[in-house]
Amino acid sequence: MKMSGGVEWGLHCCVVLSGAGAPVTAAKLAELHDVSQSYLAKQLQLLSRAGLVRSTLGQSGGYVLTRAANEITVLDVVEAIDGVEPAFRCTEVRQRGPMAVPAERCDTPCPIARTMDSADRVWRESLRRVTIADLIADVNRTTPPEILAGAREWLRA
Amino acid sequence: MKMSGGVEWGLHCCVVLSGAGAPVTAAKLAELHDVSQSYLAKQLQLLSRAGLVRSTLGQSGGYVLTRAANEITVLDVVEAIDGVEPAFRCTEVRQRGPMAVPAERCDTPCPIARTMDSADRVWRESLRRVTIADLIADVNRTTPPEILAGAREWLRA
DNA sequence: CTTGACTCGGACAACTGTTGTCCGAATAGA
DNA sequence: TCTATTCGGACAACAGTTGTCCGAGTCAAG
Repeated sequence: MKMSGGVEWGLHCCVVLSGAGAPVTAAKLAELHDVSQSYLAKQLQLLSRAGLVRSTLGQSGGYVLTRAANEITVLDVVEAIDGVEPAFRCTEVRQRGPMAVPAERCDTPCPIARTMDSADRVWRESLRRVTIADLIADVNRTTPPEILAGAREWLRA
Repeated sequence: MKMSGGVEWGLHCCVVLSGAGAPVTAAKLAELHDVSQSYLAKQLQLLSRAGLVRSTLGQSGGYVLTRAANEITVLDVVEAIDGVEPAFRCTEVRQRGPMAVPAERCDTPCPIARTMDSADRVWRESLRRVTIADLIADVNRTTPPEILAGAREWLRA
C-alpha cells in the first residue's frame, strides 16, 4: 500500500502558495522543490479540478489558493491527488464458492469490510483535523527565519 | 492508494482455519473462496513467513494457525501481507532546491510527515484492536447456521 | 524399508496503475 | 494585432501487483 508521491508535493505547494500573495507558476514551484516540472503540473491540475487552487493563464499567470489556509485540510489535498477511494475494497468473497451465502442474506456488510472501513474513517478524520494553516505555523516555528525570508524573496524575483 | 487484495483473502483464510481443527490445504481454501489457487498460495506463504500460520507437508498436510484466534489481530495479517511500510514516505523536499534547509537544521521531522505519521498510527491502532476472534464472533452472529455447518462439513470431506 | 503421491516454497511471466514527458489550445499584456 | 507565456490534456516508460508454473521436501501407506 503506497500513497501517491504527488501528495507530498501538493502539500508543499499549498504551503508555498499561501505565503506568496501573487500567482506562482508551475515552473517556479518545480524549481523551488527540485522536482519534475511536467509531473508537478499534473498534480496541480488535480488540485485545480478539486477546486483547491485557481489557475490564471498568460503572462504573470500561475496558481493561487481559492480559500484561506485554515479552510483547506490536509485531507482535502490527499483526496484531490490520491483519490477518494478507500484503500480496501470488499469483493464479497462470502458470496462466492461452493458455500456461498445468498445475496439476499448479505444485508449487513462483511465484518472484515466493517473493520477496514472503520480504520479508514479514523485515518481520514485524523487528516481532516490538520489544515494548511497548521502546517504553516509549524514551518514558521521550526525553520530558520533567514531561509523563510530568502524563499519569499526568491519567489518574487 | 490501494491495499493488496490478498489481505482480504488472508483474513478469510484465518477465519476458516480457526474453525477447522485439522490442517487445511491451500487448494481447499482456494476452492472454498473461489480464488486462484496459485496466487492464494503466495499469500499463505507470507502469513507463514510472518509466523501467523504453520505449514505441514506431505499427505494430510496443510495450514494451521499458530496462535489462538484472539491472539491474532487484523493488523498482524495486514502487515504480513501488505507490508509494514507506512503509505506515506517523506522525501525531505525541504532539503532540496535553491532554498534548501541544511540537514543539520532538520532535527525535527517535517510537519507534513508528522501529520501523515500520526494518521498512520491511529489507522494501525484501529486495526490492532480487532482480532480474528472478533471477526469469527461477528460471522457466527450474521451468517445462517446451516451454511456454517455446511462449510465445516465441506472442509472435513 | 520402499514406494508413491501429495504438500509447500520460490522462481518465472502478464497486467494494471503510477510516474514521467511532451506538445497544442488559450490567454493576458505590449 | 501580435507575441510571449501560461495551463490542460493526450502520449510513453517504469514499477508494483497479480497471476502461473514447476521443482524440492515430506508424510503415509504398502
